[in-house]
Amino acid sequence: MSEVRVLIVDDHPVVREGLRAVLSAETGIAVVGECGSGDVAVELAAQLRPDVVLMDLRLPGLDGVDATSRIVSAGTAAVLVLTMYDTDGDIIRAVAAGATGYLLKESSRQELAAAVRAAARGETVLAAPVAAKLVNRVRGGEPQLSRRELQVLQCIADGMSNPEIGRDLFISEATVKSHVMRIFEKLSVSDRTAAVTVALARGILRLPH
Amino acid sequence: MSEVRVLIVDDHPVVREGLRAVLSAETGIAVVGECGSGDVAVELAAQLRPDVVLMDLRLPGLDGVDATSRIVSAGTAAVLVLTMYDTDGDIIRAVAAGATGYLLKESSRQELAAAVRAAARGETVLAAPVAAKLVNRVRGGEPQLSRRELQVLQCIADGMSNPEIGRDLFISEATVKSHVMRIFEKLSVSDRTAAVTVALARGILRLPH
DNA sequence: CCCGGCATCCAACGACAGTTGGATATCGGC
DNA sequence: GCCGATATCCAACTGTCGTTGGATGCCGGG
Repeated sequence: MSEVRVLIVDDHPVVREGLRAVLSAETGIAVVGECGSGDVAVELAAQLRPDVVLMDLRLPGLDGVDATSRIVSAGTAAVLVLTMYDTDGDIIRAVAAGATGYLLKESSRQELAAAVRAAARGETVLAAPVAAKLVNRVRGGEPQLSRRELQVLQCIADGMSNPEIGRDLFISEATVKSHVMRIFEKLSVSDRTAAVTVALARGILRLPH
Repeated sequence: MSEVRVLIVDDHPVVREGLRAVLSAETGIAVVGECGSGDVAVELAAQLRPDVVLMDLRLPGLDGVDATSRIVSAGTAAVLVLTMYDTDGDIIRAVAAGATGYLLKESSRQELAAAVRAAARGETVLAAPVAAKLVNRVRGGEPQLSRRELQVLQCIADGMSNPEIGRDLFISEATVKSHVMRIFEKLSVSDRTAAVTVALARGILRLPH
């Protein structure tokens, strides 16, 4: 059997260098390319036809999740997400986008190499804390927010008042309050400020850069 | 002149590998050791006597800032902080602890090597965004919060109401509101939710784990 | 010394947030 | 079809938030 061809996508040169060093040392794995942005990653994946793309989620330009879904839907390669954060939002979005696995950067050289080989065989690989969060989610441990509720929550995080949110979404202030109420229930909080902090902590929302 | 001896401290194996690869490729720089925790870093610095310690701030066990101040006060080596975050809080604390420089992980290979050499000569090296923030701070571009205001802000982020905060700090609700008002002015916001998000974005507060 | 600047405290008013209790619509399963 | 579950919408009430306008004490420079 031939060796596994890997494309590295991460915006930190040092991390790229590290991944290259770790993987090149493994027999049966070859790093065929690397880049630091999502747009270039999609392009490179199409041209280099790697078996596995090692993808960071936080990227300049095109987001890691978007790049993942494009590469997966093009069917060119399996995408193995490798990121620092084990927040719910990122995990869900990455898996939904079609990622084959989700590793944390705390991973050891051995775990990393094993995960790349597994991904090349089409197997799903999840880091232990990641798997735990997914199970939690599936069992309904943390109810998910509806689309409308997410919009309202985003507005709240942006510091908008209920009347402002109502004008923005073309609904009455009373309706906004109703959504806010349900958001509180689902997040187990009792005011908007706490809602924002737990949403940030769970990765449901992202801080404005 | 002899070569620069470097100790790498970072809890991510992949990042350590990357730094080692980048620095080892440079002439005149030798990586003499690496570790993934603050306690071990202090010990290794004492035994290996490196010229420069490359230090991540987020470490398990002993914090990167604490490790920095110990190593600097022992006079064993210059400490070059290398981290992902350019938040005000971290920068200030690291510089106060005696760090010789502050680099971001977005740095290129060239910047990294240049910074290590400069640190070995005792020069101060700051990444551009970091320098900007420090200048900003010194010029008063971002007014800093008083002790009391920070306490109140922390309570707000924890989702407490003004009456609750008042009971907690043994002051009247009216006084709490007055502090909240000044926090809004200093952060250029007009409600508590926005205050929390910009405080988080600026690194004034940290998210509860 | 006195003064401006700042941190800390307080009270009363108007606007908004959070609560209660609904109405309507859609969707999947018995 | 009918039913429960869920998403979406709305109105009136109560308490809190944010605003205005002030009082006190501390510190460093003119």
